[in-house]
Amino acid sequence: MRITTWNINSVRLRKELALEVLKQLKPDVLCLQETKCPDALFPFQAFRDIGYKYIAVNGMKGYNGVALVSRIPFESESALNWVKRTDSRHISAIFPGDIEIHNFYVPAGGDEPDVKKNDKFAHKLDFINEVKHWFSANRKKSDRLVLVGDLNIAPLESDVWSHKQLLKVVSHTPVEVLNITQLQEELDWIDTTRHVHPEPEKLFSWWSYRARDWSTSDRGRRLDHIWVTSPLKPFITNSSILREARGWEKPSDHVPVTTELQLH
DNA sequence: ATGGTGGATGCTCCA
Repeated sequence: MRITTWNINSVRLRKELALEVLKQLKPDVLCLQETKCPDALFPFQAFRDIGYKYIAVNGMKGYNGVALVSRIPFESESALNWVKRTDSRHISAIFPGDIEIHNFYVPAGGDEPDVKKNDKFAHKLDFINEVKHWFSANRKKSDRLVLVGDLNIAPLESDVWSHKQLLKVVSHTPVEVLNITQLQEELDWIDTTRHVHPEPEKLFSWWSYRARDWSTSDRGRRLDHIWVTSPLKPFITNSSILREARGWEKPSDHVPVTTELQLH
């Protein structure tokens, strides 16, 4: 089973690029974030036409939005709300083999990493805390779970271009790293990308639009993740980041991240 | 210290 996660930054604007991602990477399931598209306007047919017939969406007007685009059927589709908001940041479903995939778009958190001055930062930390408690109360380590998405946190030193220079930059502050690590430890999640490409190799999945030359300066961060619970760990055979997608015409600022589980 | 770009929306918010 091949799973790809991608923050597409508008599924309508980048529909053709999404089709290109599917043709190149051939995932069984593509998990999208920031679709920025109300459900009624989602480009279902374009995906169905190339064999991705099973689609679940949780979108809204203007912001956020997540989707599951699948070649294989799934059941028990669910979209949960967090921190008392209805803002299209989660969708999940159960796939053959009793594998439950959860697709998240974690709040970015604004610019100021101080919960007293910045409500968005408080919301980000509260969101992750609530997700942690939800998994703790509703799932167990022995379940076959996959958690993917734009987590908007680069947890490791080699997940950012400069650990030192990003310590006070939202996405890499110690309090966020602690928060996401606690979520990870709750069910002993395995970071599949790092399982295949351990530290200290630098890995990035996002480069700012504001750089003069994103590739030369290479000031990236690894914000997009694919985690699995331990029953799935023996099946991890490959993981990759499609860096070249950042250089495409009209790119997203994120690139697709893929993990392959050889389930026989 | 600052501003840089891009998307959706509609005279601005969010990343």
